[in-house]
Amino acid sequence: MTTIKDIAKKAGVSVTTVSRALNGYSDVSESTRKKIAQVAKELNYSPNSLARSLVMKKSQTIGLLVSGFTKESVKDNFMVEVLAGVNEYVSGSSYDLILFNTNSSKQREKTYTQLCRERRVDGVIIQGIRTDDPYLKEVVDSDIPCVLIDIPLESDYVSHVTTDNVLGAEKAVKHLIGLGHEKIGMINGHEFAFVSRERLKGYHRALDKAGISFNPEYITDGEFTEERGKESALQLLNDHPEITALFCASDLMAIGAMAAAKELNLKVPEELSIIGYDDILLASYVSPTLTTIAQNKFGLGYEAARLLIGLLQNETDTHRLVMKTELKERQSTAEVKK
Amino acid sequence: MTTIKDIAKKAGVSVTTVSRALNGYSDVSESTRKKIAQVAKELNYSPNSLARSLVMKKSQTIGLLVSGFTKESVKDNFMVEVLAGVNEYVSGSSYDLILFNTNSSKQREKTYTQLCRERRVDGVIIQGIRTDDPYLKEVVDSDIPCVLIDIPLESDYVSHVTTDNVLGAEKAVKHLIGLGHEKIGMINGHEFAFVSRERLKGYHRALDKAGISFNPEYITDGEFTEERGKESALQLLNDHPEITALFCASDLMAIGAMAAAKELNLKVPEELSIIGYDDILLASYVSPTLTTIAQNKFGLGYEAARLLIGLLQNETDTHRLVMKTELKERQSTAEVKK
DNA sequence: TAGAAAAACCGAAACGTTTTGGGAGATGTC
DNA sequence: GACATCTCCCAAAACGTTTCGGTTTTTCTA
Repeated sequence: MTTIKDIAKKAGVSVTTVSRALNGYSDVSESTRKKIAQVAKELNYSPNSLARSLVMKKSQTIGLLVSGFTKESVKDNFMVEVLAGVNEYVSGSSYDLILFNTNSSKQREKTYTQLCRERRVDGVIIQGIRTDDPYLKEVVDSDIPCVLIDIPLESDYVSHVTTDNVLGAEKAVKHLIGLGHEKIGMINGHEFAFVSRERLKGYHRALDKAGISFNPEYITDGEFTEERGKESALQLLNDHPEITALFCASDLMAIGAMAAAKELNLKVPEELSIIGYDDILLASYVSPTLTTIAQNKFGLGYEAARLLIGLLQNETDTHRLVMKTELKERQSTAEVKK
Repeated sequence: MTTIKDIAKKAGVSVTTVSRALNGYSDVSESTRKKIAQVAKELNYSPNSLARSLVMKKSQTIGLLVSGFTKESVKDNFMVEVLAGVNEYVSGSSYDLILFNTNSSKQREKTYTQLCRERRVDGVIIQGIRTDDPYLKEVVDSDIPCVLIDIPLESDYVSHVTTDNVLGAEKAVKHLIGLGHEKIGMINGHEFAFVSRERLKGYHRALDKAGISFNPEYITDGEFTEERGKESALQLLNDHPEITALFCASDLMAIGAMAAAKELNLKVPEELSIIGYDDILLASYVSPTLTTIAQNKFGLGYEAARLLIGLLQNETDTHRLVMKTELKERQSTAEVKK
């Protein structure tokens, strides 16, 4: 593998000059620059980014920490779209993406910070991490620039991008209320997700504004999975047959709820309205199609990458970005039957 | 950031000894090893992998080259599942994954080999590349160990994993023939995909074995997209109303074909049987659900990673792995109506 | 034409590791 | 007690860059 030294020798100049020529510095004459460029091409030279990073103390690498990117997670294409967005922005920059995964299937004994520091990543994007994940603490305490997706923390080194989950949830519930529903159940995720807390707030707010009283028994957790969503829905609908609509904090759980409705012989949307959250691919394909609150998942990833790289290059110092959500009316919600 | 030198100083030994202690060499006494380990912990030391890679000439990094990982590709979760499989195996190894992307949206002027050589990746996994992609030539000529997914090339440095596409396609068409179909159209991908050529062979073989003559007009290309699949189906069914079954070389095109059938008021499966290929997530969710040839996409990625890492560590010298496919009978195929 | 300024170049140190080729001291062998 | 053999340790070179602080050469100025 040819190095800068080989070029220097062949071109009859010093390595300093080669380096400066290749990097476009001004203190090298046009003629030697040409010569050096030509020799470099002849020798099929590729710079060694490892050596460069070592001395520059910049690796031009950003780490992507996704939690639980497994076989199962494919169904929930949320993470995948975020990843696509990150990838899209990063590919237009001079950075490369390195994938860390914290699915503890194998005994990955290294901590988050160790991972990042060993590889000397310039920054990190984190997605899908729970608030009780020990890694999260590390992030906040570390001095590695970091952008969190859907976890609203902020500090010198920590930024985040998210959507307005309170408003999103409020829109969803308001939509149901607008259709005449008053007994509205909610299948939330779990207590260790910021979005869950926020969406619960939105649920509250919508009820408040409509003057509907809050019944804590109408709230249950579905762990963001289809399976648990179904179970939760069964339980909820059995215990409270007066419920006419369900607000689910994720589409996957909503799909689980639809299965539950089928099992209980409840027709959706005639006898039970269901609204989801996320607008995953499946939402348009299940039958009936699922009314939901759409988030721009691709945009979330894209903006996260943009924010991080902006920060790394000192082009910005904003640490927070909130994106819009949108109600997608489909077939799974309808006016309440009197 | 603390280095090996700091540890050496504090522990009162040489850097050599620190290095050898940390790396588990035997020529360092248990007492100094303990001491060094303790100092390392105190100083919160993380080795600098860049420096290590530089001198070892191994980066413990494998490159993942996916072509066209964009917003649109999310629908076709093929790539994503492969990625999940790769990720799964790699995460259990000592390697990390670096994501290269060749979607030329931005003028990524660097060639494939440059990308890999700059980052000094130890090996590469390539997915979704067309046979006419200039990168492919580079791969074969380069001396970077590489595993191709679904492109059956082999050499000292090149290996591949794939499924038996001939047999898979044969199974699909045989299934249709078994249901009494004789006028069977095929919507293939495009000529620059190995899998397309193979699946066409399988189609031929099934017809041959059943003594059905081959009609070249029954073959068309759908570019592996839903949109073009639909158009191709429309054309085919209009030109040849006698066709009673369609074999599509991907599920996405099959879904396009179902839309075409709807538009032509052809009932699936009563008036038109459709069989796909891949078994993507959507296949179980469209209505009617799609009969298809399932490939283990996750396994494809997993095995690719395993093969590559095995080769890198000289633990194997197989260069080829062919996986099984499986017919999934669902609702979109039925006996031909007399 | 002398001196100053600008342009072009270079040597050497630095980045943080691993590894080579020993060397000192302890222990064993006869 | 002399020699061999371990055990434990180390100095220095190497990996391939960038950059600091000069030095030499050329060009400009008066």
